[in-house]
Amino acid sequence: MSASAVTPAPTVGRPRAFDMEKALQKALEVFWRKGYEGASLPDLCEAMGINKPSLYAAFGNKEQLFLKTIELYENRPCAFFYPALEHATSYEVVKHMLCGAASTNADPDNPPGCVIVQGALACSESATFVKEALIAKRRAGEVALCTRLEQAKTEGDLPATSDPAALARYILAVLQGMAVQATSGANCAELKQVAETVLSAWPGKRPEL
Amino acid sequence: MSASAVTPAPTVGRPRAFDMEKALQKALEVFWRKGYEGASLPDLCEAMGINKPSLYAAFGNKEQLFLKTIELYENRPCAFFYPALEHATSYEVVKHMLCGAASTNADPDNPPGCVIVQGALACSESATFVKEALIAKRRAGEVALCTRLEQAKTEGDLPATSDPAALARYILAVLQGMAVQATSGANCAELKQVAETVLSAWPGKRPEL
DNA sequence: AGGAATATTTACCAATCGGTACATTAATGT
DNA sequence: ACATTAATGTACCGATTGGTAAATATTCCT
Repeated sequence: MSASAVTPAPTVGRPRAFDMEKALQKALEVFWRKGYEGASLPDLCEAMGINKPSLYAAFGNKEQLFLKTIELYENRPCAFFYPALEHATSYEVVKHMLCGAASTNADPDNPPGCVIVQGALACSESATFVKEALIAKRRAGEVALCTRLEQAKTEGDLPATSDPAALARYILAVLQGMAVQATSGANCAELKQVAETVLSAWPGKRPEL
Repeated sequence: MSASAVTPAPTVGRPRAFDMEKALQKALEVFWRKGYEGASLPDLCEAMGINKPSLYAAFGNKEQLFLKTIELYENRPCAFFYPALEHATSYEVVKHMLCGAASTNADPDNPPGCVIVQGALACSESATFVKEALIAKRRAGEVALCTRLEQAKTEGDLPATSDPAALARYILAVLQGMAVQATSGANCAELKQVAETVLSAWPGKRPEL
């Protein structure tokens, strides 16, 4: 049922000469830096250390490769997002999201920004499917945070007058704006200042000191 | 000295059969929707109602055409930004920026989002110059707002403990995030909720009622 | 009327795009 | 040993990319 079991590791035939996970990691870096359309197949092949037929045999085509890299992105560099929802208070939830984004978007070991934001923001018609897939990912994050903030409102963590949907949209806007800031050269400390600005005005309860 | 006087309207020879301003407007729409790299020359020519040699004769090349459209964008759809700095209080400055962005980013008569954000966020090396130009535009807006907020701090509008640079970066992040939200389908009312969330926690003085 | 100057149209250019056919290589199963 | 299966490298495909040469059309100036 897991996604990596789609190709059940054949027991016969010439074995694959490269590590699919490592190749996917390299492909992610290229897509992250150049976007879906800006990343050419030669770009990808060079970074992955394979040639086109191997790429197509292993990953299908460019579109499927991209979607696979997004899966990897969500499980690795962007792994902070959904676990952040588990914290006890809305303040802590939002704090972990904002600080996680600051670290990830401006990590010197990775391309700047967020591939889910900049992977296919404005593109030609041929990338419509990928663009919509990324929109769905962003929306899913917003919906998940909204649900968590509704819970916080029910628990009295957030005031009864608060609007969880509006707050979730606001936080997602800040997260996405931080990604843009990172691609413009903002470093981690600068992004953390943005996070702190948001947190200092957060309407939810603060954790006891 | 004005930019439109670079080509001083020749008095001799066959007159241009199209309106450069209208053509630029159409080109802006294409770049806005598809980004710099996603917009092909046939896309642009079809929208502008001219063919390639006319485009090149009138505007130079794709890159120069793009930069011209950005100039138009700053003078028309995005004309709210710099005038917003003139308002009396930081609250009103920020309010006009956020509300102007909400209206412009989600205007049904225009493509969603902001071309300065999504025109060349992640792209191939061949678009590096355009990408850097847009980064410079975004930074210029941030610097201008920062300067205005420093003035507000001096005037006692913002508290002495506030950090104008951090606040400016925060507001720009929200503006850029609103652009991403608009490309994801958010409407004007939803973006105005984001604006209101920011304003309700703004540390500067409120205008007297 | 006849240049001179500029715009438009058509047709084309090399380079690159995503994608693949085919022959070869390297493993397993019998 | 030999057939089977799968991955690799090379060399190619048609379509599209940004950009242009050359011929034609339309204006002003003399």
